Amino acid sequence: MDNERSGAKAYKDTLNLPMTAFDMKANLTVREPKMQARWKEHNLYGQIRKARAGRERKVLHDGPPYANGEIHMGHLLNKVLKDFVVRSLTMRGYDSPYVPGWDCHGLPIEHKVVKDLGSKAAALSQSEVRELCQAEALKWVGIQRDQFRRLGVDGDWENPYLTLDPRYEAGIMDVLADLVEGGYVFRQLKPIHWDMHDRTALAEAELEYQDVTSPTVYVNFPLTSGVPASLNAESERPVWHAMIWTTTPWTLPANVAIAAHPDLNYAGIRYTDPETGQVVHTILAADLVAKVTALKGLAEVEEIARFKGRELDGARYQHVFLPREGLFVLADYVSAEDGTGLVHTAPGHGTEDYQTGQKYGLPTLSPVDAAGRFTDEVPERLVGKNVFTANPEVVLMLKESGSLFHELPIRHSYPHGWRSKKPVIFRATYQWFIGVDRNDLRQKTLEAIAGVNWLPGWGKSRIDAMVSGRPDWCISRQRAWGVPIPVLFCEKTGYHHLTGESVRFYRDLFRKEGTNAWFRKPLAELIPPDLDTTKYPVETLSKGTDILDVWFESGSSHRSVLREPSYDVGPFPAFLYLEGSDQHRGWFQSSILTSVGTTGKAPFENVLTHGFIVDEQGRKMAKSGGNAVSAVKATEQYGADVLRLYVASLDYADDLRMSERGIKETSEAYRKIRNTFRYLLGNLEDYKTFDPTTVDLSTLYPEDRWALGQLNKVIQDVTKAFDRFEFYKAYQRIYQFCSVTLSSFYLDVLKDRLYAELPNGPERRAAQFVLAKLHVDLVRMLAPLMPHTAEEIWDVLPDEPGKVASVHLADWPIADDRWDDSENDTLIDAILQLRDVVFVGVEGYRKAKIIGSNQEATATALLPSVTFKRLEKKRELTTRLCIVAELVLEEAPNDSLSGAETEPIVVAGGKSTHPKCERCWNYRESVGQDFEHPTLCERCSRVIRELNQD
RNA sequence: GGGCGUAUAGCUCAGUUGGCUAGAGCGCACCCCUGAUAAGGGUGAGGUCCCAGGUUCGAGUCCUGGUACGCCCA
Repeated sequence: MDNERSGAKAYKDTLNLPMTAFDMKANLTVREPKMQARWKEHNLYGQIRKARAGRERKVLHDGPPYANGEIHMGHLLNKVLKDFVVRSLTMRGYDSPYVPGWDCHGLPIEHKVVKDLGSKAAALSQSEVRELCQAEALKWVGIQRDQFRRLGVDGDWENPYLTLDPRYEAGIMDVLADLVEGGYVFRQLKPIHWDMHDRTALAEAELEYQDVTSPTVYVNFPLTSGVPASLNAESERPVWHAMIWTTTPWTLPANVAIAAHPDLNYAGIRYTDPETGQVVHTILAADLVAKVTALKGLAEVEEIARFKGRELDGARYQHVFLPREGLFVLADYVSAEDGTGLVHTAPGHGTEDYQTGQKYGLPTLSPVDAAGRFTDEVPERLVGKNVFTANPEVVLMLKESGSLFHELPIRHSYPHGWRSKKPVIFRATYQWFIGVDRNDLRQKTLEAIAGVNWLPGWGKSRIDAMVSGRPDWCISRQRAWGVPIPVLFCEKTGYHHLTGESVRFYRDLFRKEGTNAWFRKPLAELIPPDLDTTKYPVETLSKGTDILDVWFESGSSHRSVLREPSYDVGPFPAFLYLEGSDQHRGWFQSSILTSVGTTGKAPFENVLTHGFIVDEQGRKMAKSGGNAVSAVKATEQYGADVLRLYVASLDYADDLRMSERGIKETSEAYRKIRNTFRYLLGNLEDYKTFDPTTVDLSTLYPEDRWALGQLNKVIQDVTKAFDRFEFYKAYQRIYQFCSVTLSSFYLDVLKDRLYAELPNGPERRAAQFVLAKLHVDLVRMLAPLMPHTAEEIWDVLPDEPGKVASVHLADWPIADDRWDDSENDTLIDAILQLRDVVFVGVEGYRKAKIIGSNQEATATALLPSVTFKRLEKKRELTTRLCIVAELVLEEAPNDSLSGAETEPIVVAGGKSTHPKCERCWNYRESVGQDFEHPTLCERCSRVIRELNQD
C-alpha cells in the first residue's frame, strides 16, 4: 500500500497542475486603492490622451452634479455608466477625453451656509457670504472627487470644470450676451413667494407649511356682457352674477379675471338673500349648488338653466369695488372640489393665475410693497395697510357693496418663511426672462431636437412635449450665491442697461477676477463702455441684485467647457450627453435652449438617459425612507469592481432595482469570472517562456477551434452591445461564456490535456494557445466594466510582442475569421447535444452509487442515423468531450427512437471495467500493458518516458 | 389631474413581423469530485407572461380599459 501510494505521489509530481500568483481572493477594498494610486502616479489618463492624440474624437460631455453631500447610488450609476462609455470608446480607438464638472452655485449651499451662521448671517456682507459658500462648494467638490475616483472613474480629475471658475463664469456671460443681443431677454412682472417680514424672495425649498386659520369669502360679481343664452330665456333679463370663493380676500384688489373649466357643468340659480331680502341671480358649478347654498341655509333655490363652462369664455363682469371690468377665462385646473367652481384670478398673486394671465394677455397687478403693505393703486381706505390686517376691511367693502354672499373661517396648510416663521404671500416683482417664442426659439429648438439621436427613443417625444408646452424661462433669482445678472439701472428713470456689449464687458472682467468683482467693486468701476453716463449719471445708477438661475449656468457648459480651449474637450457639439431622465426638463433642456439661441444648433449629437435607482420592491430610494443603500459604504465593503459589475448587469433604460442582496449576488458573479481567469492564468504560468507564433495551427484540436470560434461570436456580440451602450448584454454574454462555455465545458475537458500531456508538447501548447487567446481578448472586453481587476489580470498575463503597459491602453479585440469553421461547429454541437443526454444517464448511475466521477462511467447511446454517421468516426473526440471512460455509439433503427427521432438516447451504461490510470485517473484499456509502468495508461507511460529522457 | 415610461421564474435578462409544450444564466434543492479546493462538475424543482375585456383558428406578443411603480409637471 505504501509503495503504491508513494508511486502515485511520484506520478502526481509529473503532472502540470495549475499554479499562479493571481489570488483567488479578490480583496478589492485593499487592491483597488493601490491600483488607483499606481494609475495616478504614472498619469495613466495623460498616457491615454497622448496615445489617442490625433484620432477621431468622440466626447462624452459630463453633466455637473451638485457640489453638496456625499455621492449616492444615483451618482454612482451615472458616473460608472459614463466611465463604461469613455473607456470603451478609448479602446475602440477614439480620442475620448473626459472632463468631469461640478455645479457649485445655488440655493442649497447658500441655505446651508446661512443656516450654519444663524444670527451672525445678518452681520455679514453679500461678499462674505459668498466666500463661505465658495469654501463649502469646494469642500464637497474635493470629497465627491475622491469618491468618484474610488469608483475607478477615469478622467481629467486634476482639471475639472467648476461653475464657479472664472473661465466658466465668463462663458456664461458669453451665452447671456448672445441671448441679449438676439432679443430673447426681457423683464416682466411675475409673482413669487415673498416674505414680508424679511422683505425677501423665497424659493420653494425655503417654505415650511403650517396650519393657519384664514377668512374665506364667497363673492358675487355682476356680469356686464356675455351672459350664456340659456340664462336669458326669460323676458325679465335680471342682472346675473358669478360667484367666486377665495381664502385671500386681500388679493381681490388685484382681481382681473374669473376662471371656469370648459367642460364643467355650471348652473344659473335664483335665490332670495335672507338678510337683504334681495332676489339674486348667480352662477356656480352645478355640483356645488347644494353645498354652497346650504352654508346660508337658503330655503328656496331655483335652478334656471345649466351650461358648460366654455360658454362663459369671453364674458365680462364688473369688479365689486373698483372701477374696472374683468374677463371670464377658461383653465383646466379649475375643479368642482371646493369653492364654487369659478376661480378668482389675480395674476400678480398666484402661479396658476399668472400663467392664465399670460395666456390671455391680462395685466399682472400687485399693489403690495416689499413690507406687505398696500400701495396707492388700491382704494384709499386700504392704502398703507398690511395685507393680512386689511382682510377684514376688504370683507367690509364686500358687504357694503352687497356682493358678499357668505364669509367663514377655514383651517388650512399655508406656507411660511423658513427663517421668519411668518406666513408668506405671493407678490409680483420684476424678473428676467428668456422669451421662448421670440425669434422662433421654441420652433428652432424643436427642430434641433428632431435632429438629435435620443436613446431610448421615447426621450425625443418626452422633451419635445416639454419644450412645446413650456412657458417663458425665468432666469433671475433673488439670491447671493450665483452669477450676477450684470445690469445697471437708473433709479430715476427706471432704465435697465443690459446689452450684448455691456455683458461682454463684464465677461472680460469676470474672466480676470471672477463674479465677485460685481459684488466688491464700486459701481463707478463697473460702468460698461456703451452706457451713456451723460444721460444716466453714475450717482443715479444702481447695481442689479439678481443672480442667474443655476440651470442657466449649467446649461451654458457647451460654451463654458466645450468651446473653452483650456479644457480640451471640444469639439462643439458633443458626441454624447448621458444623464438621468429627469434632465429632459433640466440640463438637456437648458442646454439645448441656450445652445439653439446662441448658435442655432443642439449642443449634442446623442443623448442617452438612464432611469432611477429604486429599492428591491421598486420603490424610490429615499434618504429618510431607510431603504437607501449607501454608495460609499457599499464600495468600501464590496469594492468598486463589484458595484460596477452590478451597474453593468442592469438595463438602465428603466428604473434600476438595487439592494444589498443584489450586490451579494453580483459578488458571486464577480468571483466566478475571477476564478475563470485564475484557471486560465494557472495554466499559462510556463507559457511565458513560449513563443505563441510558433504554434502550428494544425495541432489545434477540434474543440480548440470551436472554442476560438465561440470567442469570435462573443467578441462580435459584446462589441455590438458596447456600440449600442447595452452594457448588460455585454455583461451577460461574457459572464455566461465564462460560466457555461468555458468553466463547465471547455476548461473541464481541457484538464486532461493540460495536466497530463508533456509540458511543452504540441497537445498542451495548442491548448495553452487557446487559453492565452481567450484570456487576452476577454480581459480587454472586461476592462471598461471592471478596470481594476482587468488591470490586475493584465499584469499577470504573459508578455507578448506589443503588449502595452496597461490594459486601458490596449486596443479592443477583433474577431479572427481563421477560427470560423461551420463544419467543425456542427460536429461539436452534435457532440454537445449527445453530451447532455449522456450526462442525464450518467447522473442516474451516480445517484445509484454505481459511479462517482464521470471518468469512471461508460454509456451506450442510440443515435439517429444522421448523427450516428457524423459521430461514428469521432469516437475518441466524443468520449473526450463527455469525459467518460467509454462511449459506445449505436445507430438507431428507424422506429426505435420514439417521438423525437432527432434526439439521441442512452440505453445502457455503468461503471467501466477498465483499470484506472494512477496518473491521469482515466479508466483505460491500456492500463497495465506497459511493463515498466503497470499502473499507467499508454499515454501516461509515453509521457513519463519522454520526461525521463530530458 | 396631465405628459413620458416600465410590468415574463426568487434575481438579472431573452422571447424578431402573433404559432410557446414560454427560454438562459445566477440563486435554490439534491448528488459527485477533492489534481481550479473558502474552488470545480452534474441533475432537478421553479412561471394564472400585472389584471379585465376584445380581435383571431391561435396572443407573452395586436387593440381597449384598469392596477402598481418610476420620472417630470400641475
